[in-house]
Amino acid sequence: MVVRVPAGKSFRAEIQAHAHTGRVPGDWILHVDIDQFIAAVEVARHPELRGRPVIVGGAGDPTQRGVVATASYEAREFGVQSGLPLRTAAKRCPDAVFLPVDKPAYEEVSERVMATVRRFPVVVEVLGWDEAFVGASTDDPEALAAEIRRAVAEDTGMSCSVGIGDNRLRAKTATGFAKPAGVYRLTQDNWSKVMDSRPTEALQGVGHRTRKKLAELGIETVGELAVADRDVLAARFGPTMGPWYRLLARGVGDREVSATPYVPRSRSREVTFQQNLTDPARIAAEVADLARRVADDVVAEGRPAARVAVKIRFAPFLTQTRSLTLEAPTSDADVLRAAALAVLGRFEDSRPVRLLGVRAEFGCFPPFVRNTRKSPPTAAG
DNA sequence: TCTGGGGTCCTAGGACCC
DNA sequence: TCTGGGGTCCTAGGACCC
Repeated sequence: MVVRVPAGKSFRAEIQAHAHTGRVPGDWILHVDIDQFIAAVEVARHPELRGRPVIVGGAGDPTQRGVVATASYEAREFGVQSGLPLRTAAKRCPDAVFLPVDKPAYEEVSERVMATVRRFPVVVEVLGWDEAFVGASTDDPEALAAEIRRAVAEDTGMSCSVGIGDNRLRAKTATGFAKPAGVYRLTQDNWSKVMDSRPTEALQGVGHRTRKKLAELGIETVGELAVADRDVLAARFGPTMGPWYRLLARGVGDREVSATPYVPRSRSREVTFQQNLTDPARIAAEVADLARRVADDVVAEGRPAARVAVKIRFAPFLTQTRSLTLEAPTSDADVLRAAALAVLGRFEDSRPVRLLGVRAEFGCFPPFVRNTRKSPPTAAG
């Protein structure tokens, strides 16, 4: 296998020169995703749990409010998946082992995995605890994927799957077909054959709300979306999102992979209470506390916040947000707390409160800072 | 099914200004 | 006086992702 080192820290495939194929021969994007990451970390440090249904989420107590963060494949057999309420998970899989979320443990393993991937002559863009895009120049992407899988397993004990694509969307979509513990390649050549008959929700960026709206237009499958009327889509979803969905269905996506450190747009803290709150003084105290924690995060970020928002989820599940732009950006905890309390005062509802949240948004960004983490629908049509 | 926590981006209406 | 059009900022909400 030959892997050529891409120049610089950013891997940018030049589409212009190869408009017909959409990619440069030898340039590939890999999407590396750790299998059932959180559950895998827990099993690694509790080997006696291997082979048992393991469900990690919330405080690890299925009688409390909370949802599943990750379920092991054994638990998934019972219909337990991420996002499912813990109570429901316990009903579906009463024999499961429930564990609390242990962020520091996952961060530690994640960093070791990413360090292993970075040892290859590639550009690595980390997307979260358990996934990364890899930009590489190689004539044998399957061999590179196999070597990455082997190295990660050897160094960390984690199993991962690798999607290979000619852009980010196809690489990431391919990972779904690679799981578990496999490799899959998705390019312009096989995209239609693989995707056209699938429901629109199979596309990254189309959730169940958008699937329903598309279905109302008579569009059920990826193939139908790919040839849907651009004007109809624009009228229903707006001038940006409408045409973008059509491009998604055709497998069009960004090809840039950047190792530039991610620059956050905002920092937030929120908490769901086990019992709904009704006492205004208690609610204010909780908002003040969240604001203090957010202020700590803002200080750690080293950039002032320009905007403060408060989120309230009223019982049973009605969410509202209020926000304000500060007179001047600041990292001052007292100013941020006062702003959060002022925003809190603008809510008029007096229903019981199930969740409170405070968010600080950073202001402008230097022109050279561009997050590629989530590709915005800017691709020209 | 009775729905966490931490993020991102898009849309749309109104304010405000020229 | 009964009423244009464009640009930008602010705000609230929607949708999606891990």
